[in-house]
Amino acid sequence: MTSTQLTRNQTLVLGALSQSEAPLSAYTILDKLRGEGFRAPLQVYRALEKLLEFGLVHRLESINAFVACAHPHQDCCSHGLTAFTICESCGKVTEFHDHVIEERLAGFARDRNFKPGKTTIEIRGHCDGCA
Amino acid sequence: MTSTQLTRNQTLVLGALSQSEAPLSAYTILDKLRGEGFRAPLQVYRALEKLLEFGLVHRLESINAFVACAHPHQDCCSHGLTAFTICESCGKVTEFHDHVIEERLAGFARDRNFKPGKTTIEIRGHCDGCA
DNA sequence: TAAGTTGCGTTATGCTATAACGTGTGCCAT
DNA sequence: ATGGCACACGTTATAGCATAACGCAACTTA
Ligand SMILES: [Zn+2]
Ligand SMILES: [Zn+2]
Ligand SMILES: [Zn+2]
Ligand SMILES: [Zn+2]
Repeated sequence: MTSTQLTRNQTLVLGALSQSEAPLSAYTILDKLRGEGFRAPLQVYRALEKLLEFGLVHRLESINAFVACAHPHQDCCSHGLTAFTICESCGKVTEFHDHVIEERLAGFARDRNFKPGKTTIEIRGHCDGCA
Repeated sequence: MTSTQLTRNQTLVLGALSQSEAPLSAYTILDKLRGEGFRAPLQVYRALEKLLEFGLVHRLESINAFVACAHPHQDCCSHGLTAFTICESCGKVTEFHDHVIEERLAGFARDRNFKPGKTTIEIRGHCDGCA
């Protein structure tokens, strides 16, 4: 695991995500960081781009939002598939890995000569507390 | 299976999607249907909303686009989870069902008292022909 | 020094989606 | 038939998400 030194903007964006209970949209992050001098969406998007690259942040495709990775320093699974549950009431996100699903999807792709890139698995619903 | 009579707008939107090789964004559909009198995004979005409801169309969350269902009249799996491969070169979409994955995800949700709603599984990559 | 790389800031623009309002039509219970 | 309702539709405006294009500054490498 290579520990990368984050820039100021990256640190601020990651901080905003880490402190939040729920996923944040880029524009919400922008608003939270206006006090720190942020003025434009690109400052957020550029930081997010790097943080995603470093594996410190995940993008939730189904809700156009971002979360800090729940276990950024864990090597196991760090390059594998990540799945999420997303509570539509409180925004709580749970991140998990499943090798059975991973292998099942890989097998399907192999069978069709499909070369898989990034895979999205997101379950929207309601968490225990919000049932 | 209840066969619903589609409105003119719904028929046009479904037609545009059915004829297309690749998924279409709402605005692309709009442009394709200007000749038929479409003027505004809402005409497309309202039709899509119903078509999604009828199970005739799927939304691909990871690319903000829509496809006609590959097997709209098939009862098996019609209420279950649908997964997609999406070719990032040619846009080809393949739709499939997998009960093992479905059960695996359901199990995970059960374990955490998470009540699952809509689930997204999308693999972006490159298809056989575009490898 | 010169060239390349990276991050940053700014302005402008484009793409995606919905709010809010009003119209018209068919249906049906009164 | 007439009032009320549900539903599709049309239009305008607005909200929300994301990137293009320019230029500057700092640092690295040759
Ligand atoms: Zn993670
Ligand atoms: Zn919740
Ligand atoms: Zn389908
Ligand atoms: Zn392809």
